[in-house]
Amino acid sequence: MPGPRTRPTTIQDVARAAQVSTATVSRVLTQPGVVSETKRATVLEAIRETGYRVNRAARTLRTQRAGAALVLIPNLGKPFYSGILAGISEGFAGSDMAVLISDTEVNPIGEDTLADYFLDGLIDGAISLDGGMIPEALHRCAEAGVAGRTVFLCEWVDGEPGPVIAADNAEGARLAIRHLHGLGHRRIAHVTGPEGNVLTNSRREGMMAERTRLGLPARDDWIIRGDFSLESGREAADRILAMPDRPTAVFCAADMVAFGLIARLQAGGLCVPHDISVVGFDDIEMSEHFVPALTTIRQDRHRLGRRAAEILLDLLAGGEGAAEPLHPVELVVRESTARPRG
Amino acid sequence: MPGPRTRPTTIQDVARAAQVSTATVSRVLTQPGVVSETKRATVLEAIRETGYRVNRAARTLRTQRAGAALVLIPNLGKPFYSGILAGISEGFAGSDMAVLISDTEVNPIGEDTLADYFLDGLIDGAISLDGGMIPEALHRCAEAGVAGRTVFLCEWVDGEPGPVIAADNAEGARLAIRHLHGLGHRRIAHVTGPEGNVLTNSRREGMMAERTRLGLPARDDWIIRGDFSLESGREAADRILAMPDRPTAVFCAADMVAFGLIARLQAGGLCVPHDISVVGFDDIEMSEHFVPALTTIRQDRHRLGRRAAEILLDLLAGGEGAAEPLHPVELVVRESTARPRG
DNA sequence: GCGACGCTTGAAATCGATTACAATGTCACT
DNA sequence: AGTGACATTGTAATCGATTTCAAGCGTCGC
Repeated sequence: MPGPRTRPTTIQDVARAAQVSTATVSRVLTQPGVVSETKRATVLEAIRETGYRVNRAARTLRTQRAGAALVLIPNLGKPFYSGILAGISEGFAGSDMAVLISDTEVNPIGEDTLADYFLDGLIDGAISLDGGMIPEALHRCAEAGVAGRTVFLCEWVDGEPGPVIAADNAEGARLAIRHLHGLGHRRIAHVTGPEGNVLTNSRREGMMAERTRLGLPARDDWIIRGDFSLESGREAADRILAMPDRPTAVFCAADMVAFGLIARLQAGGLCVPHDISVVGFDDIEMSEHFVPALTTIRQDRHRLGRRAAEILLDLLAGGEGAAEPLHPVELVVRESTARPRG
Repeated sequence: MPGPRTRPTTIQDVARAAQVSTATVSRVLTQPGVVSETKRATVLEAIRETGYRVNRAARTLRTQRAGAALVLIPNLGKPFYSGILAGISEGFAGSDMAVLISDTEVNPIGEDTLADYFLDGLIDGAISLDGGMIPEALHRCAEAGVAGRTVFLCEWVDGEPGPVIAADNAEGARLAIRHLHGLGHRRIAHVTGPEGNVLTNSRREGMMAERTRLGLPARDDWIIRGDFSLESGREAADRILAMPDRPTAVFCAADMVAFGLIARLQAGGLCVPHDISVVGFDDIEMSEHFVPALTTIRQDRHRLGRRAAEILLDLLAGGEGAAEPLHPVELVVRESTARPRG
């Protein structure tokens, strides 16, 4: 059972201990420069002595700043997001921003959800990794007078304004195709992400563009619809195994898809990479440890996260919100790709 | 840049619109029963009309209740935690509790960290999934008068009081051994978790107990130290491959370990389950999709999470904090175990 | 020697809700 | 009619910080 909660020390207690007014204590905390050297020392000592901590609610109420940001994540369980969150935390370090995390699969964003967070005074800004967010949620924010306090990270909502921090997905796809082409592959299949997803689109388009540029044959049944999941990789493998003339390489829109695909292909008697090469996308932690280790496209998730936090801080400080260039991606060659047989 | 923030509507605005005092509006919100039918309707209408939302900071300041709980998670990237978080969210649904999540790998818990959250007035309670938390963090909470507001989930800190919600890890280990024994295995190895971890201990002890009970041979080099990671599974596989007389089955303290182990065993020429059987622990999402699908011990993560939230709520409401029995676990038989060869 | 100026400091108002207390009205019962 | 119990409502204090405003004081220029 909760203990008898002793009254925490307030700014009043500190003021009494330091023999100054509460105003002076507050100034030491928020604008140390205006307080005289000696008083400042006294106050800091009193703070240490009393173990005083600023009450966030009181500060928030008075300043009308929540000192917190919301991060919207489609599915916390996906290993992809851990590095991003670490980067976000780092980006906020030094500011007094707390980070709230909400899983939009567990708690879907309704029309009002996001705006309500703002109106409740819970947050000053948001970082959304959910491109599937309904536009109405953003429109409500605009109505509430809190437009332009949300930055998008990795994913984004087509047609909505606001800063976007994302990797160069199309370039990643081009790199993947170019790598396979360089190894000698000509018959290259692609397992897409879920229909309508912005990442699905940029990766598919990048892949199409490069395939065309290199003059590679394109066949409709080599574009297999997936949804970033392991399961969809297995289904794609079944489709490929059933093909009379199989592709010699597959570019998957996500690493998890590649895992499912490889496992099933091997169960079906094909050896990766000797019979068929596979490239993933994201370079999640497991990709390095998978057998065979996965050739994939890496995005610097940590840096993306940090940048998003920095841009949000800048925005909240009244900054311009200058357009952020697409972040570079990198091809990581491991063991799941090789020259085609024969 | 942030738009010009229009002043949000306050309780005053509602009171004016409904021609009542702010006290009445507040009562409609917090104790509807005491307000007359007609006034209540008027006020609710006014609230709807004005789009009023309670300001959390003001409420928190006045009531001295933060209306939020902190969840401490060792590593958000581990897929194990998604189901737990969903359960926690569900357990808090209906209360007005917000959930803060902190990754203790990204933001390690120092002596003061947890107590500071309380003292800052940010949270009313905490759920910790981190058994590696230093005891000092809890002692500081006690000093701050906020002892007994933290419940442990899945993991716990040995010797510290407070409710623990956990699966019956020892029973899970016993089930695993019994299953292997039932298939005919006698030579069973175990890959442990990190030294000192409470889960490592209960799983190892359960396994030892059952091995003894069944009169199975015990050899020291069949207990291989791991750390719940994929990589440690691969290392364990190397050790096993190098043994002159190998075990015919391996019980891993975590599914991820089993994945690494299986991949490397197969790379080393052994077939799972025909040459060697493998059992995991946790039943994370991928286990079902892995090839071969993993035989493992399932804990109902969703339910564990929900229960933790419920118990915390009860505790904060002044409840007893009655000891929670260990939650049952379940053996899920899939394709990674079979009768031993020969 | 006097007023202006800058630097520190404190008193008190303020943020938006909740709630103790008092006031009022209603009703039943003697 | 008078009284007490009860239900409903409003007034105003309160939570703990920040910030406006004004005052005190020393210094400088003339």
